Amino acid sequence: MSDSDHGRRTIRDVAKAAGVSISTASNALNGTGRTNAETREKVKRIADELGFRPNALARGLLMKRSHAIGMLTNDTYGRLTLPMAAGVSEILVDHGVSLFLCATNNDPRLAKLHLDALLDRQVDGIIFTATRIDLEPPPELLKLRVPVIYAFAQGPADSVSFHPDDAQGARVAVQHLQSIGRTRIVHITGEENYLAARIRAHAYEDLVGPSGQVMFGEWSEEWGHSAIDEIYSQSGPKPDAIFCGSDEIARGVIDALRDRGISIPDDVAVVGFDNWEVVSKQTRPPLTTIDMQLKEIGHRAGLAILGLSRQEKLEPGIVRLPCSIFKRNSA
Amino acid sequence: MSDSDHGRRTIRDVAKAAGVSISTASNALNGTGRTNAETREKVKRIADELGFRPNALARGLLMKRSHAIGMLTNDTYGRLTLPMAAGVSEILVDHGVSLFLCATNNDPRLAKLHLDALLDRQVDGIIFTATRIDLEPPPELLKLRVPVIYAFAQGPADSVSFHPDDAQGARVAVQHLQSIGRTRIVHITGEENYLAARIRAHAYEDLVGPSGQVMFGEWSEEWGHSAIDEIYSQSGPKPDAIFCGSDEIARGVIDALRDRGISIPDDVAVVGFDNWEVVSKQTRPPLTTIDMQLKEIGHRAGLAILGLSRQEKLEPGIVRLPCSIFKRNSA
DNA sequence: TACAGAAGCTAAAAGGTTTTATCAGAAAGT
DNA sequence: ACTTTCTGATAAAACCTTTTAGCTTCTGTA
Repeated sequence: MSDSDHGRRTIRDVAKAAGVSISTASNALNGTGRTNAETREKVKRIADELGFRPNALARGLLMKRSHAIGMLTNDTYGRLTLPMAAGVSEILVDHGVSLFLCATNNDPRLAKLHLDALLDRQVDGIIFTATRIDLEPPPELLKLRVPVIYAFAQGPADSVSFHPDDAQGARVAVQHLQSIGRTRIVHITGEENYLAARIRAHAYEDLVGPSGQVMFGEWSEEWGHSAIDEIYSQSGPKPDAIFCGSDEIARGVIDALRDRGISIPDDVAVVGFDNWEVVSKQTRPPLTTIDMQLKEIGHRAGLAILGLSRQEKLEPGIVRLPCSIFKRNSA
Repeated sequence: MSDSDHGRRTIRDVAKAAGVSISTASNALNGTGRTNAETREKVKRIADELGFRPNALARGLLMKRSHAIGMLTNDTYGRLTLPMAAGVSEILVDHGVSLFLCATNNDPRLAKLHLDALLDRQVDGIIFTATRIDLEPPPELLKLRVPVIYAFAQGPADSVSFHPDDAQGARVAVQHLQSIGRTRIVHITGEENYLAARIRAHAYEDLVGPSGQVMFGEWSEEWGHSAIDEIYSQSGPKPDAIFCGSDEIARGVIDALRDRGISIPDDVAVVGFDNWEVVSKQTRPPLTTIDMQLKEIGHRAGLAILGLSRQEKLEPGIVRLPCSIFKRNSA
């Protein structure tokens, strides 16, 4: 109806319609300053009727808090990133904070471009995620004036990181196998140069003692398959349980065992790692596996960056969040 | 050194350091207005030295273009969304546009919350994505003053959508099988109430004629398995090729065929749909499959929203982007 | 000499909000 | 009757940038 019919209504419109000044309108809506209860209600009602919503750009410009954070990831495929991003976003949306997603594709030029764009947008913080916990972040991240949190990635000494508790996850897996009476447990896992693989292997060794056997290889189904071939081509006692470093490896293991007519879980129990449903639900039998609770990592990282952006102090270091076991039928 | 040592340098700082007014600094940096070449270079050099970068909030507030767009998705798991999001982000970052990611988790309350937040942030456009092309978007999307693009999702009649060309993808698959001499091709696919499944089935039927056989079921490996059981428990001629509606189904099919000692691709050739590498690389033999080019869909959607945000007119309708065949060893 | 036109620069407004300082008026205390 | 205190409301500054309109100064032409 009025001249400002297109576009959004501004606080001016509210103030004019309520017959008060802009400052009074602002105070009434935000509960700041001194306002008569009656006018406060009136302003609120009119703002509601007009469908007024404050312009986040103007607000951010003034308050020097944009209520937006950025997430930098090198994972294009999304297996790890999206659950975490969803967790972050889920937590933050209730606090009125939005999430910029930046896929760097492992390209330093792109990373720099994204980082600059985030800073130009005055983000309140940045979450850096990677596809492995021991990947170095881009050096530009180190000396920023905005807080940075590392999720599923390694930060510098004085930073805050959130990782899955790989050691605890491995222990849960092994202890479950022991609790169902298994004594000859073999660990088939991925590349030894992955920190996560080494941590899990150590935790496994601590529990099974010197009788244990760790087989490093690749993060692939094929490796699970050929690892079984290797075990059964040798003489000596055979395992009664296998703890795998990933669901994909577990799938290869299960297929290889079935090919040999070995019954799962009766003859050999199998536990995986990831709870990546497209794999773990589809093995025969369905896979008992360790869930890294990626969404929860996202939650915690989101809360942490929220705290930091409010100047709260956070204890630096690596926070390891517990994994949980998801029992299906393979163990 | 100066009083504004913390925080970012503003255009004020640049102007002062260069001994010119703010307007001249702005004009010099943006190449607008009339500026002496000499002063222009000087301002640029000083801006560079100072590490000046314009505040995107202030700029957006004034120009009424935030150079940010939002992406609304209901897919928490990320299989489809993240490749598309990466495609969008990849295209837009070079145009200085950033991407807000909003995971709605299929919760209307959350969708509304995210949508409001995006509008408050003055986004230049919104991309709506879903996990299936025939999912209705939230009704609030229909009457916005910002442009909306639908990617892998259904929009209203006058909107612009980008879908994979399911019919063409199915044709490529069937024609490949025919070109290697297969004549008895069966189509095993997912739920009939998925539009994509019906489109592909029709395209298949058009090519193979009345001798064809379409088996609808679930989008699972198990269904692929039991479909093969069904085929081989009946009498009559057996297929020499199978076109599957998803890689997961194809995996079940391959496993079931191998269990029966049927050689792939010699006796029966198999083609999948998705090129979801975690599955298609790992089958034995590796799977020949149809790739929906999700990243390309993201590219196109990104470019489209960029155009719309610049007031360019776009032909409404569904743009179907070609799928490609990725040949491995199963066909 | 006078004047048109252009070149180069700048003051000021605009964008939408929050916050500070101020002001008018009423109630309360002396 | 006069000051003090309090309440409720507001004008104006601030945030940082772009853009409009205007102001000098200079060059060239009549």
